Amino acid sequence: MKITIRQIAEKLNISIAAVSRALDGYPDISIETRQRVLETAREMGYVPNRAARQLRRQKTDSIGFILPSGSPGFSEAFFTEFLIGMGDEAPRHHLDLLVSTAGSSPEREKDLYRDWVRSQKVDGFVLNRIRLNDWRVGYLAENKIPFVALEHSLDGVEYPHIEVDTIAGMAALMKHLFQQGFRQIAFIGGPEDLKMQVERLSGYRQGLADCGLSFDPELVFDGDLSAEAGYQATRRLRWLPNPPDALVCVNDETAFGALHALHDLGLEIGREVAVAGFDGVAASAHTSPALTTLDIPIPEIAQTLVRMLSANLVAGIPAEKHPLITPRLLMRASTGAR
Amino acid sequence: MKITIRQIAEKLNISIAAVSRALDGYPDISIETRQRVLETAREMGYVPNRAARQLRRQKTDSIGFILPSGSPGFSEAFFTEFLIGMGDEAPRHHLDLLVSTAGSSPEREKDLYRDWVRSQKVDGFVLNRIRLNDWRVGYLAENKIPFVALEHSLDGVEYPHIEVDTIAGMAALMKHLFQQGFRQIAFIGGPEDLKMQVERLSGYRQGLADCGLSFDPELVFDGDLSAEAGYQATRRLRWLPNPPDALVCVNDETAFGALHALHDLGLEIGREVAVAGFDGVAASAHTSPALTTLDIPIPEIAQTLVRMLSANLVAGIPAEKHPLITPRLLMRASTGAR
DNA sequence: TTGTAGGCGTTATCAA
DNA sequence: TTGATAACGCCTACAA
Repeated sequence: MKITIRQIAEKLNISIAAVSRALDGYPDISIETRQRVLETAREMGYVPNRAARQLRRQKTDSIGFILPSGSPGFSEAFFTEFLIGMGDEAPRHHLDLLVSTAGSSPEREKDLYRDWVRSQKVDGFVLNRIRLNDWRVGYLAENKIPFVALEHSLDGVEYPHIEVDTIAGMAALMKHLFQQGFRQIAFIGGPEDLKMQVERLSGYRQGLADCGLSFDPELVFDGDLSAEAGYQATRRLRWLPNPPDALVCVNDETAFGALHALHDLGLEIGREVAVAGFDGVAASAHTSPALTTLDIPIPEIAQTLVRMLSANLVAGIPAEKHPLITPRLLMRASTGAR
Repeated sequence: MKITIRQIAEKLNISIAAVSRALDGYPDISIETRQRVLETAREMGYVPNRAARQLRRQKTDSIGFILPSGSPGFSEAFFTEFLIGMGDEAPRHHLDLLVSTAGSSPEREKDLYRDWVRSQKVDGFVLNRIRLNDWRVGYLAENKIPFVALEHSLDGVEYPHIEVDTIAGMAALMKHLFQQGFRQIAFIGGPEDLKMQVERLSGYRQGLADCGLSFDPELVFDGDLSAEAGYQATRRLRWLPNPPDALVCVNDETAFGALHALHDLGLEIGREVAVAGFDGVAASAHTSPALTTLDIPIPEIAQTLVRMLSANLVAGIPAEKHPLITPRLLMRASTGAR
């Protein structure tokens, strides 16, 4: 038998309104009644019914995260670390976290967002893998649904977000590769419509220039951020007349695939060919050889995003801060570091 | 402005009751009205309000999964694969999946379950990492909350579950190790109160006996299912006067740590020392050397559990089937298999 | 300080 | 085949 405020009220011979007020900590109630209510509520193991509360308050105390379409899914370490961060932080703000995956279809992604918005399943969203022009931004803004994001799109809409100083990070990485003696540096990227891809590729080009190396379009491959894509691209790159001696990957997952391919090709990683990733997922420390990568604190980023969203939800006005994260270069054996 | 059945009713000049019935596909409504309702509902982008529906129906169409306390968390590949399976299957039954983590404290785990049950947040639960005597089983059974589980506890409560034929699996693995010439076989286990640990350890002992090897308590270490624990245990095992030439690990994660430690010790894995895991997570194929493991289809298991739970929720009576999964031995380089 | 009552959006019961 | 209407459990004017 489920406990409701009505039962507490009956037991105490007071009205349900009084119980409700006592429970919610309103001031217009005698200290004595409040005590009695609080106590019996605890005794009876009362927990407010979520559905009723949501219906009445017209909010859900939940936030949503939908795994973007076109991503390999949760198998990607990036997402699990992102999830850990959100999952840790949400309860601190008394928020539930709803997670779903959009699968491969952009249409299903749209349907999901629309459904969640219209059925009022969540109060706000956390976005990542922002596209250059991202319909999610426009849609949520139009519907006045609060949201925060990792990276900022070019839609001309302002929203709370976290920015990564990709250019600075890439500059450090490219310099490191140059110093290690690598000259023929390739880039294995991701889908072209991703902000991330554009920035990382442009960081790569700028880094080449800084080192006095020229850009060769032949050395740029596209993938889909998966290890499989990294594997395939690497095998193809080896066929070039002048194959690269270093592979800069758009993310760690792609780099994992590259490592795998080089293993299969029997090349000595870190000496004959260097490999570098981006993100600094935990697993990057445990590959063999360990992966050089540009580390960004994924769980902390996710935490901060949830915090920003929560503030937005409570205050009603978006936070003004746009934190800038500078990636940390972790020099490891995959680029011949010590 | 959110669309409700009332607005559809007004637009069509019929009662909200008629709209509701048309939408829910009741038979006592004229085909014509139903058509009109369905059409305008679609036009107006109507999606039923979840909270209202839940409140009225007294169910949530959601199922819950709480990451057991004492687990390393989502960073464990096992859980991400388990989650993928549940996440795939739940929508097929029109169920939402709510996920949370219990952190390290058993108390917080209890609080979470109680809170979710009392606030009627979910209609049922999926459990895994069952303990020998698991309070969750008793609690949920008492409160008549449907649940399903991977593995069966010894609480004397019947519930739908999936069983793993650990003994058969372990027998195959031990035989394989023996055939590869390994004789000093150690076991790195997990928390002693886990059903899994007890079964896998007992499978190990039985396997030893089958091979005519004697059991040596010195060769059994406990961990917490994490890579870190596997790493530590392996380093300690090397200090033994007669160090093991094979490490059977309670799960892949532990084995990953063991591999890492042996790398650091400069030992040739697969020849000098063999390592084997359990679970067959995807990453086990990509370690170097690739990890020999007892593979169980984690995502499919999770899917099946969701399906069983859904059936239970709909029918009201627990399914009677208790599928038995026999692990598949994947012989790979970490045990010298080519 | 307390109680009464209306309503959040749906579904289900009972008449019409 | 339809329409009123009463809940579901909670919150909050407003009245007492």
